[in-house]
Amino acid sequence: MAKGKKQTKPTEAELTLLNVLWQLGPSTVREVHQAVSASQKTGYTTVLKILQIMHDKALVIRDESHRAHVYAAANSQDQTQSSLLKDLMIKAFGGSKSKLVMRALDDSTSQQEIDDIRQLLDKLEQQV
Amino acid sequence: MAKGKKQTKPTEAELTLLNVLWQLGPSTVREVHQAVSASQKTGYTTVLKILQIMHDKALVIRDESHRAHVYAAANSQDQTQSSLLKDLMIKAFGGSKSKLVMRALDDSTSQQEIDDIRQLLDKLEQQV
DNA sequence: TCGATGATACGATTGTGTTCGTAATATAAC
DNA sequence: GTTATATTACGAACACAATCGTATCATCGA
Repeated sequence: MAKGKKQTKPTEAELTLLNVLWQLGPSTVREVHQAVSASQKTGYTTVLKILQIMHDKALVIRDESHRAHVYAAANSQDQTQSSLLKDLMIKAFGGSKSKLVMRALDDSTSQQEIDDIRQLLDKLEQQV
Repeated sequence: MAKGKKQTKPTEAELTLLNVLWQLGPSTVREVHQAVSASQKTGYTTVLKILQIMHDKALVIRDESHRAHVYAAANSQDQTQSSLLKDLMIKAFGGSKSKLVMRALDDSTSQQEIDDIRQLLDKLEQQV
């Protein structure tokens, strides 16, 4: 079934760095720090430390063959998003996916979004 | 617009207790503890302490007119679910609601769930 | 080779979440 | 009223997240 990843849930700071890595691809600490600095002030060693912790947790992989280690997300953005959604589904929606989706859609949903989702539902149905 | 609540985000333990309060309605510490004990072993004073902290944070309200204080969720389950979803949407989906919904739906969605969501979409559309 | 530069490693600090033991307090029973 | 009992209040302990200063180490250029 290809679903059995035990991914530890990234913390908030970790998720911020993952977002950078997904966008930039494999990056050095300096690159990550610069990207993060654009939106918030964070020390270089703070970014370094968090990346090291993430490496311990296997949230990122790193290439140590160069002087400046190159970090990359260990899991895809899709996988991580699914994992986080599943976690929230269990803790706040009693495990019900449709309740979660319905709550997400309950207000201020544009016609465009409605159409997009209908289309996705059609596609899902055909896959069965 | 009725949207401007600044709700602090409940922690995991807090969310567990909120789930109990939403299900049981206003309850004493003992009642909450008993409900929680059904699924996990937790000390009575632990539940008490967390409820007190939640009271400080205004996540619950309490009636102190009786010997045993009666606690109730300060916000509805719907509001809290929306708030948590919005938080995740911002942190993990770049603020895109449709990306979140589509990720939630992308695999292992049952026919029943698909039908339920279609029905909701119909209803949303009629409201326009 | 050696020093300057820039990188990583390490450790300390602070804040918050979670847990629970014990003290203090209020109520009820006798 | 006094004691037993149930409840709240308080504070300590532990774990983890987040931050950063300093120390150490590796590389490159002169």
